[in-house]
Amino acid sequence: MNADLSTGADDDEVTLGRIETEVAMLMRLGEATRRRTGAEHRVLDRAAYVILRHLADAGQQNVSALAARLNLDGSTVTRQVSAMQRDGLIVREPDPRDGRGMVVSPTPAGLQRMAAVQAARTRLYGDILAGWAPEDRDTLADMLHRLNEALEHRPHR
Amino acid sequence: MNADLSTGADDDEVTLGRIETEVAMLMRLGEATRRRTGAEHRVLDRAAYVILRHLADAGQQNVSALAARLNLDGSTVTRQVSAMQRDGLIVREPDPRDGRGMVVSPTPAGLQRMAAVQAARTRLYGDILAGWAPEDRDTLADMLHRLNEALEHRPHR
DNA sequence: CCCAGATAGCTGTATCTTACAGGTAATTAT
DNA sequence: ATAATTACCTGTAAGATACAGCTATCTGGG
Repeated sequence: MNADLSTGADDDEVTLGRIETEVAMLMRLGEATRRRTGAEHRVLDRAAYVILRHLADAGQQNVSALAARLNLDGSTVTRQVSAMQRDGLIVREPDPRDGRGMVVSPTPAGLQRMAAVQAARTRLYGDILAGWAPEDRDTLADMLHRLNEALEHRPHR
Repeated sequence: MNADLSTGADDDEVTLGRIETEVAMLMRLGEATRRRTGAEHRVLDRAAYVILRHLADAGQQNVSALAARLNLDGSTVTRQVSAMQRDGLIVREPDPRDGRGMVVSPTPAGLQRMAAVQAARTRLYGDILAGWAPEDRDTLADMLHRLNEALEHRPHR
C-alpha cells in the first residue's frame, strides 16, 4: 500500500498512476472534442464510423459478429445498423447460409462518408500534433497500439 | 492530398492515420472496459471520479470553474454535483466572495472513495500492462501526457 | 424424423449522460 | 443607476446503451 515514501521503492506504482490519470484525461478530452467538433466529423456518429471502418477492413458480416467485435450488446448494434440502413450507409440482406442472420455490407456512399470523416480526423490530428517531431508521432502511434492490444487481451475479471 | 503512392513521400500522413485509428479504438475499449468492470470501479461514476480528482488536485472551486475544466456544460456539472452532495462526496457552500456562486469541496468520505477507485484502477493497469518493461510504461505515460497537452491546447475550430 | 436447447436478430423499456433554453439572483461596467 | 454579464438551477429532450422477452431458425440426440 503506502508507496509514497522517498525510498523510490515503487516507481512502477507511480508510473501506473500516471497512466491511469492520462487515460482518464484522454477519455474526457476525446469525448469533449467529439461533442464539439465540426459537422465534418459528425456526418457520421461515432458508432457508424467504427462500424464502417470495421466492415471496410474485415468485409461484410452479421450483426452478432459486429457486436462481439465492438464490445456492444446485439440490440445496440441492431439499432445502429437500422439507422445506418435508413441513411443509406449499409445494406442488410438475409444470410444465405443462416436463415436467422442478416449480413451487413457497406454501401459505396457509406465507404465514401467514412473516408471523408477519416480524412477530417487525420487533418485534425495533424493540427493537434503540429509541433511534434516525426519520431515522436511514431512513438505515440506505437504506444497506443500496444496499449490497445494489451487492453484487448486483458485478463478478464 | 493523394499521398498513397510508393514514393513514401508522406510517412507522416500514415502515422497520423495510425494515431487516429488507435485513439478511436482506445475510446471504444476504454468505454467497454468501464462499462463491464467490477463494482470496485463503479462506486463512483466516471464524472464523480474526475470531479473529485480535480478538487483534490486544485482545491475547492465553483461549479463554473469545474465545468470549464471538464469541458462540460454548467447544467451538467450542477446535476453531477447535486448527486455527489446527496451521496456525501462533496459539500456545496455559498461563495463568500461572490453571492452568485457556490463553492464545491470534497468531503473526507469523497476523498477516500476517490482514492479507493484510483487504487483499483491502478491495479487494473498493473494487470493490463503486466508484461511491459518499466521503460515502456514510462514512455507510454509520457506520450499520453504529451498527447493530452496537445489536445488541450489544440487550435480551436 | 422430431423435439430440446442454443443462437440471431428484433422490440420494448429503462438508465445514464449530456446539451440547450429559459429563469432568477448577483456582479460588473458604463 | 441601469444595462450587460455571469453563476447557477430547472425543465426538457436527445443519444447511446443494456437487459428482458419474443420469434424464427438452426443443431444434435433419440
